[in-house]
Amino acid sequence: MNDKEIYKLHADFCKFMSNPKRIEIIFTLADLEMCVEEIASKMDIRIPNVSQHLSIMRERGVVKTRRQGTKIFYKLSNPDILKACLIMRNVMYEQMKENYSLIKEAENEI
Amino acid sequence: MNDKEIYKLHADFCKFMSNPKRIEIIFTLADLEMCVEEIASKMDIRIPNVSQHLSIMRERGVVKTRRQGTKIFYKLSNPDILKACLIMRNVMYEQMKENYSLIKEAENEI
DNA sequence: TTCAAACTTGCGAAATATTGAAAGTAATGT
DNA sequence: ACATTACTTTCAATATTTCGCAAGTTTGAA
Repeated sequence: MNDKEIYKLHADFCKFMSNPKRIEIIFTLADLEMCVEEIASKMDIRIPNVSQHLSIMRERGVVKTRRQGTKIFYKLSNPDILKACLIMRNVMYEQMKENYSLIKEAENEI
Repeated sequence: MNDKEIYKLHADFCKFMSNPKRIEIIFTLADLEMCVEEIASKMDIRIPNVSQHLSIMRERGVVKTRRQGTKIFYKLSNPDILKACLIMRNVMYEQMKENYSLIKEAENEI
């Protein structure tokens, strides 16, 4: 596997993590198991839309399902994905802080 | 700031990190300062294209510039962004390993 | 002032992602 | 068997991203 392929895989992984609804699903399922209707209602979006995102997440192996009657319960297949989200969120906060101080610096240079 | 807004910010940040060329630029600039032409030639892509990506990264405050004559040198404004990339890459590897073992499990259940 | 070098920007085309509505499927109850 | 509930899938419209080319800008040198 060459460098470019790794950058591509890396980018695809980030791309998967770069949708606000999928991120919300990850935080919503943090330590619970929920059925599709519950997730949709909690997030206040249409059921097919949640289902579409869940399907992408299932493909990635990020969520697992369990059928019970007509309902299908979803949960995170690995709590590390939530950790990854939290890490990214912190990096974002740090970046925002950093930018804020750069702006302040720039202002003081006037 | 409500939850949805945070998920949106979080997603935008990931979106920014989810382009193979921008990731390659981050790794390329790891501990160096390089001008646009050098980056383009190292990555083997067109100059306007690098410039477009660098411009996005500049907006984000991820890279800093220094002009020297007609050349403009770029460097990471904060080494933490490289750390963030490495963390994400590791999460991706873990995820891939996890998926691999899930597939193996599924195969053994036949 | 005119030219060249090194970047950046504007713009249009092509590829991707996202969503809603409608149709399809699977399990269960009558 | 038929209807209902709970999802999933398909499809088409819309939005967003990415990239190449051409044109524009900035700096320095002749």
